[in-house]
Amino acid sequence: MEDTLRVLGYLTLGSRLKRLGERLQSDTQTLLTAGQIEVPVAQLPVLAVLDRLGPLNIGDIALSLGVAQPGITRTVTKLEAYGFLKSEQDDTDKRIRVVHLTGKGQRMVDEAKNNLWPDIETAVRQACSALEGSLLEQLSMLENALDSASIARRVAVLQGEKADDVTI
Amino acid sequence: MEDTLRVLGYLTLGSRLKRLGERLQSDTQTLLTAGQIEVPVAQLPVLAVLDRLGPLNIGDIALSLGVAQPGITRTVTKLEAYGFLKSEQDDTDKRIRVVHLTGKGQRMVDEAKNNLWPDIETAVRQACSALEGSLLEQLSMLENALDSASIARRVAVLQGEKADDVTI
DNA sequence: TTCTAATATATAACAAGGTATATAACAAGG
DNA sequence: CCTTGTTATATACCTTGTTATATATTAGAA
Repeated sequence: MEDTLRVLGYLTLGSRLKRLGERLQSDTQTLLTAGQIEVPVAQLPVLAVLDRLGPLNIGDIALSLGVAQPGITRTVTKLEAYGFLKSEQDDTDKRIRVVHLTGKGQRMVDEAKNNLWPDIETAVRQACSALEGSLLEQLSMLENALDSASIARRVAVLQGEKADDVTI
Repeated sequence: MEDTLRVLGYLTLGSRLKRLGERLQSDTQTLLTAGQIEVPVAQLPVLAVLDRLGPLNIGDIALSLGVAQPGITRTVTKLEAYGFLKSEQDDTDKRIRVVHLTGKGQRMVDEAKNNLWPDIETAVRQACSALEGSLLEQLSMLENALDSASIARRVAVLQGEKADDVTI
């Protein structure tokens, strides 16, 4: 059975990028959950941007991540409920909600930065390492690489040190 | 303000692919709507696969597009309500729902194949034409290219014949 | 046959993203 | 000061995608 999104090429590139993105995310989610990091993978960029840039208001988080503001409002509210974030009204402009990591949130991010994130980064880089050619060719190769070994599998190998070879 | 998903590179590749895919889709949606094609862009792959492969059951559509079955059930039901698709129970196996394009659906697809789709395909290919290097580099270049001129803009130029140069 | 397992689709519940719009607060000019 | 416009965030609603599970049907074994 043909993979129609591949066959249609540039015409359905948007659908294909979304499909591939979701695949990588769900793969990564497996790792986070296994590593006791109980955050949906789609919410990590918000934690990461606050770790990188320090306290930010809602609009600036949205800008920095390139997504629409209502999505950030929602995600921040959830992360606040988990206890990873806290937000206060700005003193001089009460419209502004300044968001920052809590101690718990910072510890979680530090833990992830030390342990899991480097392996995920390495595994994804590795899966992409053999890619060559046009964007479509590279996407096909990446899809093939993930068919051979998921990111989760690649990370497992990294962590088992053994590097008991993974098809890339 | 930094584009954090770019900075984080392979670590958040999934989020970035989704963001780019959504951007291309919403860009394409503009064109479809302007071209009197009143279908959500996310539903086009279902029409396209039925046009390519002929009548298919729900499970095979899902397989061919690489998405989960319940999504296809929903999309097919919607497209049937619009009158683009029709489905019947299989004679020999009553569990199976065989889906096919209606006359209206086929005409719409033919129309799109003759007019809009080639231009969209060309515009996206063009936006990707200057890409070189690793996947991440290519994604950055593509994002830059879309910043300079959206797919909708590129198609407008194609259709205005004039080719009054577009930054790629 | 008839019970059991497998298969195809539907439904439910949830998550994440989007647009459009409401609300609240601020800013600036008359 | 008081409109009036702008800005920051929140809310409502819709779409699409997911997983888990229900339902209906078929297939196979005892």
